[in-house]
Amino acid sequence: MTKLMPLGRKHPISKVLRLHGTIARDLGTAIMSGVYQPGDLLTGEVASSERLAVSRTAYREAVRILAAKGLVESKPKVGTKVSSKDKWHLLDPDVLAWAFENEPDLDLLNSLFELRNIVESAAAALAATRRSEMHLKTMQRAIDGMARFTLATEAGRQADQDFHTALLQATENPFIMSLTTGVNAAVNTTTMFKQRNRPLPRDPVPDHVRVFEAIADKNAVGAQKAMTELIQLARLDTPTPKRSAARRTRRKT
Amino acid sequence: MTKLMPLGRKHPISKVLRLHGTIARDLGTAIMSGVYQPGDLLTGEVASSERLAVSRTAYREAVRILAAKGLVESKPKVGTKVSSKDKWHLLDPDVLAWAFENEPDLDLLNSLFELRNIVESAAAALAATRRSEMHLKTMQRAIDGMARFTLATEAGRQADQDFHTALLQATENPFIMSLTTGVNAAVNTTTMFKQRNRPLPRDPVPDHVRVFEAIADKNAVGAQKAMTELIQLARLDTPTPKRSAARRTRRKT
DNA sequence: GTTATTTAATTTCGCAGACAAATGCAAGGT
DNA sequence: ACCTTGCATTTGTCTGCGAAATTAAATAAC
Repeated sequence: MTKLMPLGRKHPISKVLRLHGTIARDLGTAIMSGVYQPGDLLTGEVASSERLAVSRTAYREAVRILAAKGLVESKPKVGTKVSSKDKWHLLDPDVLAWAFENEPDLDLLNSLFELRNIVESAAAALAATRRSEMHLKTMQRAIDGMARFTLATEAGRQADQDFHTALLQATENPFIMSLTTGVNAAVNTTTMFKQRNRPLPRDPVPDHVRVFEAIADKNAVGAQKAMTELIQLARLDTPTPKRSAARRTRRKT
Repeated sequence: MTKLMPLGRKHPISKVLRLHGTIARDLGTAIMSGVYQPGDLLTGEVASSERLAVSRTAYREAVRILAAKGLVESKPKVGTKVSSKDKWHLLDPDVLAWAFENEPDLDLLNSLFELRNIVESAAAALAATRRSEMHLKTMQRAIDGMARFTLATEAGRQADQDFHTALLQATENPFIMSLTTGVNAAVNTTTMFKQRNRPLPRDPVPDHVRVFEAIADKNAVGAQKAMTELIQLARLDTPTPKRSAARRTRRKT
């Protein structure tokens, strides 16, 4: 094990997309960024496919993808229209990525942080009651890795992610795992892009240790509290919240 | 307004599905119920479409839907294989429905209750700090409706749903709204089916009133506590938990 | 005049067949 | 032992056609 790891990415930034995939991504980002508004009617299949210079087949498969994520609805004779926002599968990984691809809405990003805070701190509490020795070992190893490499390196960030993954697995709740991994992926990529060359926050290792020790002690409330503080720490290096009155615009879909 | 409402369903039990939709649903339920296991290779497009007596187009669109929900992955020359469970979008409404369609896994159902408890109680706390007078009015009306009609009637259940919807809207967090509505839809339909002709739980109105009053008082911790109790109440009329040692089977995907 | 029924138009939905592109694998060359 | 090349296989894309569904208008019935 002396050989260095090839630095393989667990979450490829931009996986290879087929034609229908790129069409879906383009339409999806257009919808999430407001180019197409809920209720808007997309042009017909023939017109759209001609405009994009693709076959109707590829275009239709792209629409199937968007419909599967709740973004559009198709009906014969009426066409394909953008669904109302309450039908959108906002927590779908692709929808999240599309929503934060260009100019991430800061209010939306804060809402996502809010949910992550809720779920992951609760996850810490659950982990404190259900963790096995194996989970503890993995988390301990991850903390060691963070301390050795720091978050400035890829290996250090990987160790950070390993810690959170082990914590989630300790909850034994597949829904919490699914939710958190997807949300964290979105949060990580967006903050990655936006905050490059920004002063690193204070050393995150002590906060992780506090979470770890509470979980090891089977101290649920302590783990929850420690996790809340840890997430608050990460939240400091995010753009200024500015959750103001301008929020109340556009209430109806 | 003296005329009776036509009892229109907000959440159609089985919406009209096109051919590709039924194929996706069938394959989806087969995957979620374990007929196809992660890593399994589906038969090729030509073979599958012939076996189902459908065109390759329809089958491919169904596969696109499943891929959009993280259930399968397709690559040329290798085929379409069932993804590992950690890639599944478990919180996708369709995936949830497919997972609980036949014989709902009780452990999985309890995990879902657990997540709902976490998120919705946190939502109550947020609602207590952000609610407007309009939200309070809507919630009050819903409680009145619950008291007048009881949960034995459709109108009463609708009022119950209205209460929770208003509470979610008061959080001003679209992710929490999206998550909770989807989860509740799954929980409601499954418990609906499984618990028919079961003694109704105790009167839910007082619990709702407690949540409401805490939110009206902007008492976040009180609202969270009251909501936790309210959900525990609903959880009583679910099949016996039996979260036992048999849980640790089949750890790896 | 109002209501029910039929007809027509439009759009998605589904089918069939062909070719292109990507990928894994084996054969062969260096 | 490693690299390249060719080949077979599977998904991906294109084209054209026709069916089904749904809306809206036209028509018939009362």
